[in-house]
Formats: sequence, structure tokens, C-alpha cells
Amino acid sequence: MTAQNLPDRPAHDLPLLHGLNPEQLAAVTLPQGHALILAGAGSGKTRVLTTRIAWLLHTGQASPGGIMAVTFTNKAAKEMQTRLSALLPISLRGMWMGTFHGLCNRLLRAHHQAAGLPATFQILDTQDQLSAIKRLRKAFNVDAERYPPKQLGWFFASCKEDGLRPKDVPAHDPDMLKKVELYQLYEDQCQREGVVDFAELLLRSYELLRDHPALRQHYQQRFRYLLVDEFQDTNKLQYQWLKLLAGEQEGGRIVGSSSVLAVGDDDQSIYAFRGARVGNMQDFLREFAVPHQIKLERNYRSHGNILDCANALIEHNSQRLGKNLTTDQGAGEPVRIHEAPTDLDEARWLVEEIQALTRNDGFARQEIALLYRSNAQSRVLESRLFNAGIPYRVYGGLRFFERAEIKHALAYLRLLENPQDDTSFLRVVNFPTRGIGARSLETLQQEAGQAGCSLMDATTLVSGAAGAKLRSFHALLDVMREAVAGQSLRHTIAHVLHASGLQDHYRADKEGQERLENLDELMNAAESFVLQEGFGKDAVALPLDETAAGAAGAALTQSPASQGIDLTQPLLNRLLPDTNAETGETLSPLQAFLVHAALEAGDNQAQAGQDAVQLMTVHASKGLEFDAVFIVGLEEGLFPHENALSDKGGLEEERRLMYVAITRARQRLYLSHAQSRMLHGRTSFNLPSRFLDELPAPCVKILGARGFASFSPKKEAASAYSTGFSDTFNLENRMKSAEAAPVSNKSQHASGIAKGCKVFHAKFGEGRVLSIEGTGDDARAQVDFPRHGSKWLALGIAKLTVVE
DNA sequence: AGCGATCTGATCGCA
DNA sequence: TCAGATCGCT
Repeated sequence: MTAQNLPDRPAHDLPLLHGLNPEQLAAVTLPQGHALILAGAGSGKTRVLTTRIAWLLHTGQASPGGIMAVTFTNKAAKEMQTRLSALLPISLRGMWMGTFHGLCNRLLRAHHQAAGLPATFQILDTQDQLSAIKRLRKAFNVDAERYPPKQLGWFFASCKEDGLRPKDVPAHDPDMLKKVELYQLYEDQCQREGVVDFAELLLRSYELLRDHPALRQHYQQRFRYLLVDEFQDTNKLQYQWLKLLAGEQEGGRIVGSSSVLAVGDDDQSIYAFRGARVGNMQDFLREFAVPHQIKLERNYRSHGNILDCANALIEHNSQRLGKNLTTDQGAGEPVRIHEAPTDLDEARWLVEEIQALTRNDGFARQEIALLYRSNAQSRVLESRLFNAGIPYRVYGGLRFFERAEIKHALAYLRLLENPQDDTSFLRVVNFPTRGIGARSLETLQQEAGQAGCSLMDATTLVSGAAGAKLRSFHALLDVMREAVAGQSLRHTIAHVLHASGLQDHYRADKEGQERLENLDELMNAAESFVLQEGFGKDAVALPLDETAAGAAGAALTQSPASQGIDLTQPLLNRLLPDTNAETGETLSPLQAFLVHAALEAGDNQAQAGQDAVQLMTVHASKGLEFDAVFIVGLEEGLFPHENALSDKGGLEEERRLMYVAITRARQRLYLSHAQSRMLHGRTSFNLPSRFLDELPAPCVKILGARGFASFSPKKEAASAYSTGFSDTFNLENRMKSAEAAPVSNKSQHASGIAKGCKVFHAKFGEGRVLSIEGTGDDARAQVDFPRHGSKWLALGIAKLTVVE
């Protein structure tokens, strides 16, 4: 199926392209050159991406080896892989399709020497990284109060995302100097132990390309087509990495023969907090002098009222690239808004609605989603659902490879491969217990520190009984290593589980049953991994990239774009290279499996109830869609979250988050808020979210709010809802909330705070007291702060001083 | 070593 | 409120 045997007809007549709308078709069949596709929610983005690749291959413009497609999640990568395989019955071997981290790992494995890493380097996940930092903190007597491990980890990651090594970080104050010093120590420790964290994977492979021109040019010539999904989520480093692969930079412009196709939606950028930089979209347009820009605004998911709400809401943001979703599905039903007195009532109402949806309206339970801003909100919902006997599934718990017993097993396996890995050593040296306590380990760590060696190596340096125990652990691993040499991966794991004593330990534990099952599952996972990745006996050992061998040194073969498409190969796409490009070393199945475990933590819930209501945060819902969606807890301070209210950027990101939430719904959308809810152990009173205010009145219907007509009575404003910043709605609203709270006629509190007076609050600044309820310690005051809106503050807790 | 008492802090979470 | 971390006792 190469260019030669294509039928003689225009490329856009291909069956592959049938059913695409004009914009999609234009995107799929773009000529060479860079392009930005602004793909709105539900506009068929994945279809465009996969069809584009299929079209490039089918028309012979590219071979699989000339294409790199990058995603953020394994899920997205798999989805593309599957859909592409369905479109084209050919081998995709040679195509690089995967996550940023997966592809960087692949580069580093192939060129580990050039990158300055050992062949068996291990990947630290967040847990591992945290324990590595805690260890560091202990070794160098770092004030844990002042430098919490989590914060340090975040600091290191953000430095790396900005491409900064310790020497590059500007440090002026002593606090920063200390952090940079710790950053350096952390780097040294990782290097010594042969481990890399997630951010390091990216930075190291960026530096690899940057510092090795021959290697860089090799990949630049190889990958003629670079496709990037969810471009709005890329961070600074990922963008730089893409620039290196795309071509050489001359005068601020990218010069090269490659074509970068970036697909994204600035309105769905919700990950600024973890380094995502929407600005990359504008930078891309400028620095790549992008000639093609296409907007996909036809939505195939939601009814009109839902889209109108989304469009109207997002209009309130500034600095957008600009997009308006349209549909020809018709308006559908209005978006329903419900106000509940308390969070508990909100949950009760929701359960009733769900029952009505499933019983009367024929909605399937798994097609109903409950979305909330923060995880803590799921508790109340879960308990009501549970009481009502409605099956549900919560997204986002511990994932398979993150479970303690699995991490333990993996730690033994990692020590077999890389005995220098101190993190793994410490995790299992006394698990199951071997009488090696904190004292012994302290001595060991001291010895290792002095000798500058790993803990495993330092076991020979400790004297006495402690030393003997440590050395027997050392011996245990040596024996294990010998015993599993040449064995299959399944046998290796089985042996390790037994010989380490893990199995016996959990067998003896009354509550260890589930953990044992998970360990069994680990063996199954390993087996199916081996089959999938082609490590089986029939597997042909193909090098990762034949032409890359020696690229770091000198000789470069010509671009492999000429290689034909091989129909005889099985349909698989390796995320892992079999062979190191420099030395020809082969990655062992065990090593490959460990990489897999680190980069793909697996599903978070095995028991995915067949027909269950789906509960998740709004963040987790991105990319998904449901027939009916409930967005709950739409209150000021919760959604938008109070931590995001202090700056405009934060508020706009909250609004995009709301936009994402709304656009998940196909047919029905419910929005709810409660007048009061339990938050941090206290009842808090919050105004309805301003986002409700930003929805167009004709599209919404207000349910069950006593004393209200079902449609917005407001004439002058288009908004359906009032958040009470200005008008009479607020008064009535407050009266209702008073029903649920201790009521008092007093308008003055013992502290001297009275209705109408000006007060000062440390966080919110100056504000005006609107009303007071309750007496003594239970008293609450409603204060209007110019910058933060109205707040209900408990006078027993909030520190308010009277200004006038 | 391991358990219960006590304290603390609290968005969102991919790889 | 409650989960997680730490502390102190046995």
C-alpha cells in the first residue's frame, strides 16, 4: 500500500476520508508545513489526528518510521493506536506513538551512554521521589518544617520544567540558596543511584538532543511528521523538546523539513498548576510561522442549550484564540439548576434525579456522571448513593502499580536489576521484617555516605550483629538473582514473591487476602505484558532504530523514510526499545516490565461496576462524555475554588474548568449548589457560583427553589442567576439560608462588630458587614469584600477588626 | 516493632 | 471532618 499502487484518483476521494466535515477534511489533508488545529470539545479531534496519520501513510507521503505522535496520557496513546489500526491494516512498527515520557524514555534507553545514564536506569514515581527527598533531608539535616518534602519535590520539578539545572537557578535570598543546594544534592543522589524522576526523563532527553547535533539531526530527518495532541497542556520543556525535534532554530524561527501538527483547545487548558503553558500555542504560531490554522467548531456531542451555556460562559474569559461551538442537533432540554439548603440535601436531590433518569427516562447508569471540583465532595454523594442502593464508581483512587504490595514486589525486582537503587533498598530491606531496625539503617546510611557508595554495597562495612543481618539481606538478593537467571518473567516474579517472604507475610495476615490477589495479578500483568510487547520466544529481535546506531558518534545513514511498509509484521508498537543503539545491548523483559510499571501505573479500579454511575472530579472528566451530567457544589469558594480567586488567571482557569465540565454532557445537564455545606469540619455558607450567573437565561431552568418562578425574572441582564453581588435576589436568598442556621435578631455582636460597619480581615482585606446572625461564638457575619465578594464568617473564628 | 493517641492541614493530578 | 503523619509507650 505504498504510493505506487495507489489507485489513480484524487486523494480526498478515499473511503478513509468519508464522513469528515469540511474543516476536518481540510485538517486531515493539509499539505506539508506546520499547522495548528483548534479543536473544540466534541469536535472529533482524535478522529482528525488518526485519520491524518492514516492519510499520510495511505498516500505514501510518509512511512510509519517517519511519524511521531505525542500524547499526554497512555489512554490517549492507546486510543490513537487502536483507531489507527482499525483504519489501516498495516504494521505500524517503526512509528513512534506514545506519551512524552514514554518517548523520552525510549530515546534515553537507546542512547543511555550519551545521556550519561546506566543502561538499567530506573524511573522514580512521585512516591519514590518523595521518599528519596525525605532520605536526603535526613542525611543533610534539613529543617523539615521549613522545607517540606512535597514542596521540595514540586520545586525540583518546576526547575526542570523550565529547563534549569541547579547552576542555572537564580538564587538571591538564603532560602532560595538552600533550596538550590538541596536540588543539587538531590540530583547527585539520583545520579549515584541510577534513577530518574518524571521531569528528569524529559529534561535529560532534551539535553541529549541539544548537546548531540548528529543525533539530533538524525531524528530531525527521520521524523518528517510530528503530531501533538492536547497541545494546550504542554509545558515549557515539552515545547522546547518539540522544537529541537522539529528543526534547527535560526533567528527565532524553526528551519527544517518537518511538519508539526499541533492539536489543542486553549479553552480547555486546565493544568496550569502543573506547569502547562497555554502560551505555547501563540509561541508555536509565531516561532514556526505556522501557515495553516484550522478551527473545528462543529460539535457532535451536545445539545444546543448545553453548548450555548458553554459558549456564553467562556466568553467571560479574555485572551482567547476564539471559538464558538455549534451543533445541528437542536436545542434539546434546558440546563437545569437546583439550589439545595445543605450539601446533604443536594445529595438527596441528586439521588432522586438519578432514579428518575434511570427509571423513567431510560438513561443507563454508566451514562450518568457526577462531577465535582474537589475529591472531598465525593464522600456525601457516595454515602447517599450507597444508602439508595445505586451502584457507583469513583475515579481516581490508588492505581494498580501504586499499591503498597505491588511497590514492594517491584522494589525487589528493581534491586535485582540495579542494586544501587537505595529507594528500593530501603523500601524492602525490612519488609517483611528481618530485625533490621532504624538504628541499623542509620549506621548503614552513615557508612554509605562516608564511602560514597550505595546502601547495598555498604552492607559489608557495618560491623556486629546489625552488619550480619544486613549482609544476609544482601546475600538473599544475590541468591535470588542467580535463581531467576534465564527464567521467564512470570517465574522470576513468582520466585521473588516466595523467596522474599512477601507471599508468606501476606498469607499470615488476616487482611492480606486482597493483597495476595493483587500479587497474583502482578504475575498475570507481567505475562500479558511479555506477550504484548513481543518478548515471547517467537519474537523477532528488531532494533529500535537501525539507523540510529552510532548516530551519537559519527556515521549517519540516510533518512529511513524510504523504507517500505512491511505487511508481514504483527500489529504492535513498542514503547520500549529492544536494543540499545550504541552498544547493541538488549533490554531484558524484566527491565522492560519495570519501565512499563513506572510509566503506566495502570487502572485505578479493577472492579469497574458494569452499570454504575460515574463519580469524578472535573479534571478527571476531561476527554470523557456522558448522556447526563451533574455538576455539583457550584458555590463561590468551592467552584471557583477560593485558592484560585486571588488572581485573574486563576479565575479564568476555573472558568475553563467549568467549560470542560459543561461540555461533557450530551443530552442533560444539571447544575446544583447548596446554601451551606460541611467544609473542613465546619458548616460554611457560600453564595451561588458566579458561573451560574454567566449562563444565558433562555437556556436554563431553575428547579425547586422555593419562592421562585422557574425562569429567570431578570430583564436587564441576560444572566439566569444572581450570585447576590448586587441585587434583591440576594436578600431572599439569605433569608432562606437563615432557615438552616441559628437565627438571631441581633444586628450587633459582642465584639463590637455591627451591621454596616467596616471591618478588616487578614486575607480578604477591608469589607462591609451586611448582616449578622446568631449570638456568642455561633455568631456569623456576612461581609462584603470588594475583591472577594461576600463571605459568611464565623465571628468566633475569623479575626475581624473594626475599622470604622 | 508496632500500636494507639495526638496533631495538622486541607484544589485539581498526567507521566 | 478526617486522613495522614508523627509521637510515645509497651
